[in-house]
Formats: sequence, structure tokens, C-alpha cells
Amino acid sequence: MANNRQTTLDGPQRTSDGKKKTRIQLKNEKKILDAAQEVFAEFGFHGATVDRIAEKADISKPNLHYYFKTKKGLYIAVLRRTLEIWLASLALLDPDGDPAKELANYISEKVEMSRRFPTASRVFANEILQGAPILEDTLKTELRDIVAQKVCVIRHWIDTGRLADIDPYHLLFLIWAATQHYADFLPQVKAVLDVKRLTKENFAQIDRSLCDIIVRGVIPRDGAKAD
Amino acid sequence: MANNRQTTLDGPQRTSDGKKKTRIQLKNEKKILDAAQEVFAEFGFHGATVDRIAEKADISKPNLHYYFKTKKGLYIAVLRRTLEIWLASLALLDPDGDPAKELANYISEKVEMSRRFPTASRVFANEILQGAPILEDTLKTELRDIVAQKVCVIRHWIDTGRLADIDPYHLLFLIWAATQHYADFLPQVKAVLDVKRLTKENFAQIDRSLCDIIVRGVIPRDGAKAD
DNA sequence: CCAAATTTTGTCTATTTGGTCAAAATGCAG
DNA sequence: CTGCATTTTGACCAAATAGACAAAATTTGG
Repeated sequence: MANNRQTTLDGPQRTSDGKKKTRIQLKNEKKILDAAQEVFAEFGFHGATVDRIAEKADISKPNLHYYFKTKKGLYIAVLRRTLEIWLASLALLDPDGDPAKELANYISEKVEMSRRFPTASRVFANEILQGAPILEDTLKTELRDIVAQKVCVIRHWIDTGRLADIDPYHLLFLIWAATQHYADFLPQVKAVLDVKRLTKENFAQIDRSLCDIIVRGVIPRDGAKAD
Repeated sequence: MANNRQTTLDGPQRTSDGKKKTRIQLKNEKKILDAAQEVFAEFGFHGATVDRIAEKADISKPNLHYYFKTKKGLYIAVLRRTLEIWLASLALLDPDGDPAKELANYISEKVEMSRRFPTASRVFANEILQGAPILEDTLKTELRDIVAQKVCVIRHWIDTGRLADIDPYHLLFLIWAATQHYADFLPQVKAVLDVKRLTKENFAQIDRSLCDIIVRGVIPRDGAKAD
């Protein structure tokens, strides 16, 4: 396969024509990407303006365009970073572990991600909500493949009687939806709970609640094995 | 309380200065609102253009502005419609019913709403994702109040031992997130499931899965009563 | 049928915004 | 220090877009 991206490879980053990136380049690209992520998360692709991103990155607009030719290109770069975190988290589910522990662990990890990187989640949510114009291909290849793998793991748990007979896909969707809700729909959550912000304690409570309900919902009641 | 809105009152609609609305007004306002809902859902507030809405409503732009002075006003009108459906669905949970049945019923209703009115859900999701600039007040009053009511119902179920001891708020968030996921994140769901669209059968499966997991997750394992 | 009210449209404007470009400033290697 | 490459910026442009407005067309009530 022609899958020779180097997103996960380390070593000195290189510009598109093979040269090493300078210190200044690295520093400024990071500043810009960080700023862009915040602005895209808050206003969506259309609502975000290059001026605002430049201002937040504390850099002039033409200078920003020196590093990222177009707004769309910058947007794609932000999405790529975000996607890495997102895809990586799926690797967690260990086929050899205890289903209840593995699922609880995955849920906890996703809750923690919503707490620590809410803007990443929101950029992603925005993109999907707009029909995933940029990510469509990636979703249909990389994400689909990884999920198919994990679905096998879950199926195996079911077949060996360690998990109730539920649809693995919808279990995963349920976990994604429930956990990312606290990043994507934060204003609503805050309004309903009548709090200014969600504290660590709030998130601990969220973690407990979700693990409780979901794990209880998928663990067989008695020890009976399938077949 | 000065809560004299007439959103849920029937009878001949009236314009802001008290006159009856003409047939033409009613017809065109509906055409525009329908078109606007689709466009706002697909592109968000910022990405939506008045031209596109006017085109989709099959009406000229100045004519649209005759009915809705500003884009923002139109957006608010769309949100108001959406919010009604959204708030109404919460009324379902009946304190006197059987908890398992009531919750399953509520989940089914929400799944059905995601299937039939996905654009309404997406307009709402967009608004919250952008920080709920318009809906903030409503969320902090109407929604908060209704939810508080329903939380009491759930607490009562818990106190009488008919429901496991889970946090009612997070149970509701879980249900909202899980069900609306299939409207808001549809492109991702389709990509992962490798289907062109979600059929009725798909949604029946979704309904079953969510009811299974969530209801099992909140119903006490044995018949022991609290206290 | 007539006049008043309502509805519709063609044209125009001000503003926002993504992106350009040449020149100036800065960093860097020998 | 000197000359070359990289970085930064002020000034500018073209396209998109929300909205204004007066005139034309249509509907409606008497």
C-alpha cells in the first residue's frame, strides 16, 4: 500500500521539499496550529477567520500565510493532528484483558481526553457535523479499519461468553458519544448542572457514572457461557 | 413570572404588531424556515449564506429579507422551532410508569427523532458547539428547569429501589448523547458501518442496542429494595 | 373596478475576508 | 563584515456576502 505518511514517525521534521525545518519554522508552525485549533473549535471552519487565528497566534496575517498558504490547508493540518490523538485512543482495547476492565479503562481514557483536550474534540465534531468534507476518505479507510479490528475483539469477548450479546459497533458509538458529549456539548452540560465549569471532581463523577452504566449494561448477569 | 410567550399556543398566528398573518405570510415563512433549517444544519450559522437559503426556499433574497430582517433573526426563529421539539420530548418520562419501560420508551423516541429530524438535531448541535451564544439563556432557564423536574422523577425511582443508584443527570446526558449521535455524527457512522445510508432496519438495531445496554445498566440486578 | 396594503424584485452599497506582493528586516554561514 | 536565504510586514486587491431601498407587481377590501 502507498501508505507512506510520516505522521507518527519521529526525527527532524522536514518541509515538503526535503529540507530540515528551522527552529523558527517549528516554533511558528506550532504557535499557529495551536491558535488555529482553538479558533476552529470555537467558530467552525467557516466562522473562523485567518485574521483571528493570526491575532491569537500573535503573528501577522501575511506571515501566517508564509507558513500555511491557505486557510483550508491550515484547517487540514489541524485536523491531522487531532486525528492522531483520536485514532490512537482506540488502540487501548486489549483482546487479552478482562472485558469489563478493558471497557472501563477505555471509557476513562476517553473521558480524560474530553477533559484535557476539549478543543480537539470540538474541531473534530465540527468537521463531522459539516459532513466530514475533509475527513471523509480517512474515515472510510483508516478509522473503518481500526474499528473493524476492535469490533473483532469485542465479538471474541461475546463469543466466549464474557460479554452480553450486543452489537459491537453500537457499543463503540455509545462510548464515543457519551464521552465526547462533555467536550462538544459543554455549554449545555454546564447550563443544566448549573455550574461555571466542570471540575476534576465533576469529571471523576462522569467517569464513575459512565463506567457504571455501560459496563453493567454489557456484562452478562450470570456466569453462563455461550453455547 | 413574565413567561408570556405563545410558542405553544395555537390559534391564528399574529405578526409582531398584533395583526393576523396572511396566508402568503404563513406559507412563505414556513418555506423559508424549512430551507433555513437545512442550510444552517449543513453549514452552521457562519457557513450558511442568505443567498443559499433564499435559493433553497425558491424565493428572492430581498423577499426573504422582507420576512426576516436579518440572518441572525432567521437563525433564532429556526432555533426556536427546533427547541420546541427538543424540550417536548423530555415530557415523556412518566413518574408513575415502570422505570425500565419509561427509559426504553424515551430512548426509542429519541432515536426516532434522530432518524426523522436529523437536520433539527444538527442545527442544535451546531449552536451548542459554537458555545450556545443564542440559546444560552434558554438552556439556563427552561431546559435546566425541565431537566431538574425529570431528575426528581429518576431520583424517586432510585429511592424506591426500582433503579440502580446512578447519577440522574449523567444518565440523561448519556441518553441524549447516544441517540443524537446518529443524527449529528451520521457521516462518521456511515463511514464506519460502510453503508450509504442508515435504513429503518439500521435504526431498529440502534434502538435495540441502546435500550439493551442502557436499561440493563440502570436496572438493579436483584429485587432488593433500598433501605 | 379602484385604491390601499401587501408582496416581490433589480440594483446598489458597505463590510468582511482570504489571499497577494514587493520591499524591508532579520538570521546565518563563511 | 558581507552576501545570501529566510522571515516579516504594510499596503493592497478581488470575491463574497449581509443588507438597504425604491419602484414595480400583486393581492385585497370596499
